[in-house]
Amino acid sequence: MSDDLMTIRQMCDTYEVTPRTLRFYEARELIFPQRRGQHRLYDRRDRARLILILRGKRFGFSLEQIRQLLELYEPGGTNRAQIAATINVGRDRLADMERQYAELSEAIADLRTQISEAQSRLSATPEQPRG
Amino acid sequence: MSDDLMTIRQMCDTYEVTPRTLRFYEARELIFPQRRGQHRLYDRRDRARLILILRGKRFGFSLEQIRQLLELYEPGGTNRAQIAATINVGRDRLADMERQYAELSEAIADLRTQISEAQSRLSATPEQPRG
DNA sequence: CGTCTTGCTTACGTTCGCGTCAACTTGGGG
DNA sequence: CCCCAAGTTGACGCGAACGTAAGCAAGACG
Repeated sequence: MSDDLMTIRQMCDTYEVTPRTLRFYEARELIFPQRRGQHRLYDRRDRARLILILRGKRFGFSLEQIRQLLELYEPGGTNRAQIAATINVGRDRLADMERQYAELSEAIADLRTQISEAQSRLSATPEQPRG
Repeated sequence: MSDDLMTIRQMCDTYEVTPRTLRFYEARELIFPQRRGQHRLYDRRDRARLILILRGKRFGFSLEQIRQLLELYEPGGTNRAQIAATINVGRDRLADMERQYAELSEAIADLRTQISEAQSRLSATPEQPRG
């Protein structure tokens, strides 16, 4: 590898996001790339955060929720109250995800049933005669 | 129960949606309440669909995706091509959900780890002396 | 009769997560 | 030196999924 640092373009190609998106996340304080002069440079920490951001999005969390969660993944505050608050945020998200997990399991079973029933209907449906 | 039919208000109270939302879903052709004069009346079919809509939303599907999926749950078209197309839509959604399921499982494990690590940090952090 | 409630339609406003565009700077090549 | 490409900021735009507000109709009630 050339270096541990990536340009915005390399980031975009690697993670399939646009420059606009990366700058947007930065404006929302989700990532903090360094600056070499004007240009942004993303290190491993930034990349790890980005991966978590993209994952969080897939689960339907807002950027704000994700921002709060990210604090868990990086020991930011050092005082008890702050750590405790972060843990609580994490617990809430965890509960959300566990609920989603259970519900998803049901929905998948459901959908499978519907699909196989539809397949039965398909088998039972005569082909169109050409005319 | 009074009847099998519910007014818009009863629907809203039961499913925690607003009238605006129900009319919006109708405009997008996701539900088709009958009309008694001007008023909408929702039967069990409508309610079943609404439940599926709300569930789909929780998984991050768009209303359009949900609309297509709903066809699976109600044998609409009777010709092979249409049934087959509906099945394919269902398969795609199913694949989405299965991926989401797997990823969610990982993310939950991950988050649990982070939370317990944060708890360790909390235990290791001395209490603030009052001053 | 008036008025209250419930619901209807139409239309415009709002939030989130970016896209798009304009205008500027900066660094490297020819 | 000039130009181009890449990057930056700032402002405005947009689609999805509703919220909100205005104005009207129609039945219930005293």
